[in-house]
Amino acid sequence: MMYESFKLFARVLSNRTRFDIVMLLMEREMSVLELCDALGYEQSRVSHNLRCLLNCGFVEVERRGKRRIYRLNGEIKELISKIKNHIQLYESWLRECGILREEGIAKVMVE
Amino acid sequence: MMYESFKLFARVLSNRTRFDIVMLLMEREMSVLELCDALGYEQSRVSHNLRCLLNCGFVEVERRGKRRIYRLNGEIKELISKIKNHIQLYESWLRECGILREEGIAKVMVE
DNA sequence: ACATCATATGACGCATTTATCATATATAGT
DNA sequence: ACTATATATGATAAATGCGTCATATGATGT
Repeated sequence: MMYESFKLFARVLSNRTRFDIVMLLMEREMSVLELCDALGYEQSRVSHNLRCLLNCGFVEVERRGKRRIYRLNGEIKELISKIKNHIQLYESWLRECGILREEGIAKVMVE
Repeated sequence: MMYESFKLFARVLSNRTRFDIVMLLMEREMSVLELCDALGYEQSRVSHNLRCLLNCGFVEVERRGKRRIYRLNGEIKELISKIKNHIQLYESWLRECGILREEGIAKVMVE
């Protein structure tokens, strides 16, 4: 299909909370509280999105005492670091064209 | 930012209509009617989504008689063909893990 | 057994996305 | 000017996404 797999990948990462979580987990594994503190997001917000990341195979968990340590899946990590470069080029092109502005794009789809 | 640019790219392509249109335009330029016929989608559906693709810099238009011929932007075309390979690897991994099934994924986010 | 800390889950409301129907515009041919 | 063809646009409704509040679970220490 190709569409289904791209959609999964794209939808997971085109949410600010999940994107931020994944970027942090690119560096090192973290507990929920650590993520909350680092990002300044509410705990349930982080947990809900971690569940989504887990369902989609983006992360793995390990219980450690009272905590749950989340780590990025290896394949995903590799995939993201590859795509990252392309997106950076894309970003500079977007700016040249004036499509991407400082405030970002509020609504992507509305015409 | 990086998030904003990824989000734009991801949201544009994680819609079946737009994805299908873009895939066709990877091969050759086409008019609206040609796209409608090839995809079996309603005309206004295609037009709405072409407008979105245009706003986001994915496509360019040229008037030719009564028709409007749409073509994929060069940078985008290159970007997509690069990312395509990564996504194909990702797809086979998704299948191995059992995350991606035949029916696809209905709701990505719901937990 | 109880209190506390860490995390998960359910429900709800609001915002966004998207297809569809109806209608408008614009070009070409007669 | 009129008609037909090609395309664009506006409004609306249904579905989905997402954060928040409240509450539940589960482990640790006393």
